[in-house]
Amino acid sequence: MIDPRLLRDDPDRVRAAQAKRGLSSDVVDRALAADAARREAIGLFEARRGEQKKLGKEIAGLGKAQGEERTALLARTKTLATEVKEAEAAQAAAEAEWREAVLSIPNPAADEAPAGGEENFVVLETVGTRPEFDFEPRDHVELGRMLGAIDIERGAKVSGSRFYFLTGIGAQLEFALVNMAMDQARNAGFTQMVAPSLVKPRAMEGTGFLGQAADDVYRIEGQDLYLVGTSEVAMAAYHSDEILDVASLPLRYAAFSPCFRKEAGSHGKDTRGIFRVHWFDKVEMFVYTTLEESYAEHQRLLAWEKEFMDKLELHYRVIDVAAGDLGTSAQRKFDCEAWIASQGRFRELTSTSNCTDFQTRRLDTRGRLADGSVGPVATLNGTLSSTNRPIIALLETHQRADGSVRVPAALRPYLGGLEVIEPVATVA
RNA sequence: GGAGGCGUCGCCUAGUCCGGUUUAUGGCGCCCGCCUGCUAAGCGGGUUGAGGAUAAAACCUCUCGCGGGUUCAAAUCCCGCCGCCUCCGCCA
Repeated sequence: MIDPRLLRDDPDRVRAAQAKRGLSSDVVDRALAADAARREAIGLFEARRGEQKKLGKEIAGLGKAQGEERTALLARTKTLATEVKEAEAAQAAAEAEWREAVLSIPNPAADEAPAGGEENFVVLETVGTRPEFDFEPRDHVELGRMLGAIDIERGAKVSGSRFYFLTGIGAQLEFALVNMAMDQARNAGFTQMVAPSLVKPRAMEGTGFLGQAADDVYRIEGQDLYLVGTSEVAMAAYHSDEILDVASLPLRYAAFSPCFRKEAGSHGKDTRGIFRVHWFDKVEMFVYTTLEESYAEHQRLLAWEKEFMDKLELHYRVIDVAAGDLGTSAQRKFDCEAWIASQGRFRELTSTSNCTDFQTRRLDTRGRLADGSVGPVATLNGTLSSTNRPIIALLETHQRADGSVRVPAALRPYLGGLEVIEPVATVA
């Protein structure tokens, strides 16, 4: 939810922000009208209620004994009570409409974010050099089969398309990536977490995933629960309804959870391999901090993501995502895209967003300032490592002519010192 | 799944049976001030959150787990839900 005060004080700025995302400002006008109606309804209710309280006190002052004065007062308050009830209902309706209107406005994009849609990103930097092969490179599907690491056929047999089994060294690779990510996070001062991947509607709505993105979310039949697409959902709701001591900020969490995505809008896209799947595991960084610090923290999250990419010895670039391609709750987003040899292009491996106070307003997380007052806090998230895409990038980048794959030095301790993944003799 | 108990403004707690001058009691903690070589003690005051109104205040409304209901009036009575604890059953 955007700051209602900003909406009231500077609606033109909110309209401009909508335009930058390529959205109409109709929702802004609707929210403004709803705000005016809401305030009027509140005024009406409070006037009635105040009168009712005053009369109630008079009745109480007269004591239990019956009397003409008391009877007259009772008659008056009786009709007043109906009016109070009506005014209260009107207020509740006005508040609900206002809330819905405000909730439908996405977080205004940062001034620095590039304008435009998906194709209008800006490349901030490119790291490393493009891997060159003096043989015909294989893609991760073939490598995964040769190494006994990925079983896509049986994934489809058991669960359907976009599912897979990680087998043998593939399973080891997942745990190695997770452990390396968790160790890095712990050394950077993060609290390690294992987060639930089923959440209530409040958490889903609060993180902005029930709006335009609702089609991509799995819901549990017959229960009020959703499967998360990222542990960001659980972590944003972790401190909901709480007031955090600002002195304790930043609160940095590294959360592991399975992630589930319907991929509803991407039929036919990335159908080969395990690039775009319905389920994967992920270590996600999630930070609560002050609004003022959030911009610097965003850069730190990006730096930690780059550190992880560097350890995997990947060729990648960092992009500044354009306003129209930001999620509902993000004010600015950076993606790290790794070079995928078989596709001949850079593909997203990690993504970090500054959600400012958009999620905390929805989930009612606030901060206690040093002077004792209460103010908004910001949330940020960033992928440290998922478990499917880094495996793809690793296999394809470090493959050799015989199908073996060199293990980057930083990852070796997590694979028992293994330096090269060799093809298995027979593939089951 | 069954039975019982509990949920009050940071923490603890009074109030709930028997509805009303309740702007929710008191203690701890915390903040400000007084006193004091310093600290402690003592004394005085403040201390839930949200919203409305205002230039800013004074002020007003809501908030006793959540949501309904009864009533002129609900922390208090009634119904539903949620959470926590204890015991039992069942299954890892």
